[in-house]
Amino acid sequence: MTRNARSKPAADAPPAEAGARPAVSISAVAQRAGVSIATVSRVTNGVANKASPATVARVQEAIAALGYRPVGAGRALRRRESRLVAVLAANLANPAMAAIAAAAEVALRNAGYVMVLCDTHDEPDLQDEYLLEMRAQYACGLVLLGAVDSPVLRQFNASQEPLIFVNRRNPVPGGQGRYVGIDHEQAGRDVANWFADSQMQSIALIHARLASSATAGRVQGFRAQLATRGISVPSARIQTLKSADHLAIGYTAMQKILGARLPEAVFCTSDLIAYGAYRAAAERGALAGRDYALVGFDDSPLNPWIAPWLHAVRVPYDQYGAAIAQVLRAPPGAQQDIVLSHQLIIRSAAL
Amino acid sequence: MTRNARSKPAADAPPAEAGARPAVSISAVAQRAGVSIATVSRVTNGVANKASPATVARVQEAIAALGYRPVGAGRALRRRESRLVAVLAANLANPAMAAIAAAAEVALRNAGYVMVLCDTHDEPDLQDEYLLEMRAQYACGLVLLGAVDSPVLRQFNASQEPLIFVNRRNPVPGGQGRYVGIDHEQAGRDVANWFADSQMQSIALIHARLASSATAGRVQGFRAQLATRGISVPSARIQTLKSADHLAIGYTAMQKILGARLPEAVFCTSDLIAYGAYRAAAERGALAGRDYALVGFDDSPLNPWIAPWLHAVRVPYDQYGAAIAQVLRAPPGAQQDIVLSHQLIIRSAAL
DNA sequence: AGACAAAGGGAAAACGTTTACCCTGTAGTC
DNA sequence: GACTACAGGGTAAACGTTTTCCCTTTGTCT
Repeated sequence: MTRNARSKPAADAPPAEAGARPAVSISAVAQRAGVSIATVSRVTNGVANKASPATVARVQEAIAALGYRPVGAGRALRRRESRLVAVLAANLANPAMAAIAAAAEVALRNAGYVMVLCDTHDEPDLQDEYLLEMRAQYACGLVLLGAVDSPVLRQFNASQEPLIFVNRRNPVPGGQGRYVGIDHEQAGRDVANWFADSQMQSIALIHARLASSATAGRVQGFRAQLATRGISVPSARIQTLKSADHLAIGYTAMQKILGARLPEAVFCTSDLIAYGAYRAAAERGALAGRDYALVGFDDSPLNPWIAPWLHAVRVPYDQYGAAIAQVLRAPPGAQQDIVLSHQLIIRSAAL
Repeated sequence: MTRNARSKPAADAPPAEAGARPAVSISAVAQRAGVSIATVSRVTNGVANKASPATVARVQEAIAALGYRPVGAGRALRRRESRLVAVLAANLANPAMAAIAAAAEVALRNAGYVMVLCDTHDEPDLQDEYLLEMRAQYACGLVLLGAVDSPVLRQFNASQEPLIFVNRRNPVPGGQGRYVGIDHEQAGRDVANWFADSQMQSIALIHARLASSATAGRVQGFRAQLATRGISVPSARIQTLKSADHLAIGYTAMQKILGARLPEAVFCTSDLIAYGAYRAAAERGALAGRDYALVGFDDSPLNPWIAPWLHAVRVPYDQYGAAIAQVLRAPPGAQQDIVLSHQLIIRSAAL
């Protein structure tokens, strides 16, 4: 059962019915094909052993001729489940998240779903509003691309809603939930190892709220590995701010860091933070890549073009989409996590 | 009638019904409040003169206690119109488009709609697929953020679908359609005037497919005004490529331009093109802001941070959302265009 | 007092699907 | 020859809303 196969949008579009939104429904198709609506439904859903080849052909001819496409609301009402998959992104202004969302959209569409994209701005209230609204829309999947702890999320957690956590694990303390993302801790270790291998001694770290499991993992892996390699990051150099605007976080934190001596290397837990840090340093004449090494996280697709001075842990955006679709289709019970592999991109940084 | 008022998501969430997705429906509310489902419906929809204050209070108490929220499918089916607004974006990888989409999402949500975001990748086939699918979902609005000519779009044009064109006008030859966006031609003229005022003589222009009315307007305004000011842009310096990837367009075109002498100024019809051009020039040692002036279009929110060498026409992302919502609510007949004001941002460009 | 309007609210019919159930043949099996 | 089995397909009942009719009660105007 292929979930209502693709079949190009009928290039031979219905030339008739030119005006007034005809809204051709299943009964019109049934009438034209000389069958009952049940049969039409079975054909569109690919139910086996319920229609002779001849009947199927007649129905499909009628569908094509009339340009019929099942109305989502009818199906959703009856099935108590729509084809809508809600993707709640924490911050669409982040190009990396937008890239993941775009990839998810493609994969979901190919799997027969329709993606609804929402921006929670990392706010619990908004996330709650969307969770409730999307359940009311009979969404068949709730994808949280950077979830934050919130009352309704806890409630949904308890009531077995189809939640999928992307990039950040379930922020609810005892929460389970299926996960798609990378190994943030390992990524942090990778950065630490590169610093150590490159003989860098004075190192700074800038990160946002540790409430996010992604940030926490990166930071923890980074610091632990650095300690293992005998390098300590003075706590004064660990900057963190509450603000949700990563650009501002990076900018402000870097200004403070520059109050002391310029470090040899700075690790920022997101590209946006790194952009902000870059700017703060540049304004004081210190250029990333020339005067110090700057490492970001996500590796926005724009980096090679406008930020070649930025090293970064690349998350595989393009793989997220397929992974999300795969988890979505897995049976509800299957505790299926998908851990994708990241890569530390070191740029030769000639401006 | 306020389209189902906001009302925070019931912080005092229902502690009962912990498991198994209760899916509280209108009849449960009616039962608890001791009224008919008709009355509940009228209360949720704010129908006047149909319920006494006491009844309204009882119903609202029941709604809050049960955490009721009307199921979208039921409403959509009956009304033959859902609260879904489809936004078909041409390219989400473009941060400016993502920013507009994000702004639209906020505004639409505040207006009581739910946004469905799709990425058409500027492909007619995909756009058609989405148009059909979204009509099947009873979308109450089809927002085309960068539309392209396509068979189904023509058909929808003829059948009075609720189309709104954003940024690019209706690409169908005789098409009407409501428009939200800036005056691209004027923006082109503004850039030309700035070049002329700054005494720049050798000028290059890089743009993508002229099929897009936005690009066409920018180019036309730019060239016409330049001609008026007595400056000609040698045709060898007008580069254009078919590719959909603006970054690659900019990169390749700039390489060709650099085959001759470096111009004093380069105008790119999108920021992404400018990024590509920047890179090509940088690889040959020519820095924007220092060795030549580079002007982009859109002014991505990231520019101040990582591309301070880029001048750009800023489109007012934040205003798009409200404008789209406004047009959406206007009566179908109203031929209401909203032209937002742009601004040419000149950066002092100290790297 | 009678007519009439309006407020308050219920019953029931849609809306377009999917699917459980039933019915009819026909072929195969003992 | 009677039976089972199954392919093929129709009927009708949901699903959760909104909205059109209704009906009652109350108040106001003549």
